[in-house]
Amino acid sequence: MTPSEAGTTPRERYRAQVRAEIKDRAWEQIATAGASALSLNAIAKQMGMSGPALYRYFGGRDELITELVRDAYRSLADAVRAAAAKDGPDVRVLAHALRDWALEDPQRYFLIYGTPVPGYHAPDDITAIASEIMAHLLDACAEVGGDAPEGPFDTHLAEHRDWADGHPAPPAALHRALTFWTRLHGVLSLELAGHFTGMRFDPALLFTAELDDLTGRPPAQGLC
Amino acid sequence: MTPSEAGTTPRERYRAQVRAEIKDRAWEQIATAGASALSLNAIAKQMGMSGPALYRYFGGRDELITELVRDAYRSLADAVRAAAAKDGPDVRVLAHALRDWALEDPQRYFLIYGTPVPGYHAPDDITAIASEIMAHLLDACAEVGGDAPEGPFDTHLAEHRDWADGHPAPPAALHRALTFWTRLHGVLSLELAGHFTGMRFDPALLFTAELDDLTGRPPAQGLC
DNA sequence: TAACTTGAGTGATAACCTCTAACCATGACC
DNA sequence: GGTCATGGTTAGAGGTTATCACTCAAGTTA
Repeated sequence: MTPSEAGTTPRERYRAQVRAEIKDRAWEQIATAGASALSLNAIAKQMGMSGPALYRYFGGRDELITELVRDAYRSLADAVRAAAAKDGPDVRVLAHALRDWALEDPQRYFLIYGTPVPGYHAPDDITAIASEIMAHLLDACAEVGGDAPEGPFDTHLAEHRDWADGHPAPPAALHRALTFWTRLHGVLSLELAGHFTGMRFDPALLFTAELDDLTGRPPAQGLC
Repeated sequence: MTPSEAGTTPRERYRAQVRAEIKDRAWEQIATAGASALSLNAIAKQMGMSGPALYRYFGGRDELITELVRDAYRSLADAVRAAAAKDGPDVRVLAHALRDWALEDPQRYFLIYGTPVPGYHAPDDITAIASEIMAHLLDACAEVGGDAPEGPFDTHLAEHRDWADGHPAPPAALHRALTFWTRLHGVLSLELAGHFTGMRFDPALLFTAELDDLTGRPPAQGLC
């Protein structure tokens, strides 16, 4: 009875609602058993309907997973955008936004940055969202101007900056964005994968140590 | 007719040979289609025998995969040990040994460092091999003595060094080993997962740039 | 040499999975 | 009221892991 969004027929609303519920159940399954254990049959059974009914809503398992990947990217882009809007385009707030988002649902993180399935290639709209995230990161990295060491990779980046998509950041900022990405992903993915559980140290401290290094504190002008 | 190893009955030799062939086929499948697409049935069909015969050699799919993970760890440990024995326990030769080994079979790398399956816990002998790899890394990181910035994470590591397993490296070396691991894994895993293919830059240059940073060249006393 | 024991491989079977095909009921629209 | 798209069903093809009972050959022992 709630009119909610005008211009949508009740059929469309019902359809959207069922699609959303399917995706919710899929997320539950992924969070508990991983993406490879996702079962359309189990989802249908959970929802009280049997098997092939789901094919009215998704072309198949692959299409559902692609949709989930898209939602994951969108969710990450939202988190990054919100953090940048709230606390400014700072590299530290972006890093903590990323870490919080990753810890919130590790399997969702791995759905984006985990082991790739060899044949798969992401559709264009997904790479578009990814480049929006990268744009926010470039904004933050362009903020911190500072010294540009200008290594060989920076000169290489000066000629291979298509991925920056016209962003006016200097090559050193591009380099900084890439190392930001790879380093935080390195510690985050190993932590989420449980490779640190045996060792007893606190992964959060390693993360902030890497972040401190990234923002230029300890390695160059640290308190040594 | 070849006597090969004395003390082994022909039955045992045959069994070992079939087990090896099963694992070879499994590696082929994993390399081309990923670990999730591994099919015992397909392997059996390829070997000319039908289905349940493989259960004489492996308890099941999980046990076979665990064996492959073990072999992957052993292969990486061999590569690292060989590199350290040949060119000394240097951090750069270890890094390149790791990268070469990873590029040789990306899916093998992901079998170790990729998306984890939530319930799974590695058996003890596997973690033992992992800690042997870590020992080689600690040797290399203890070599480069140098300045110890002594950040908060280093003081934390001074009290949480059980994972070093009695290695006499100072906390700064432990820290260096961890960042070595996480940073190289960060750039390597993103490269192998294909996240750099859209952007045109050369991942090898990013890798060596990270390595240069790790060994202390550009960030502190670079050519800036 | 003959009998026995062990182990490899088989087909049948159960329980899952994805996905297609055919069919039926219900609600919207003319 | 008739037409028709839409969502649901069951049946079935073809795939998977995994277990079971069984056969048969090889190795071992008396």
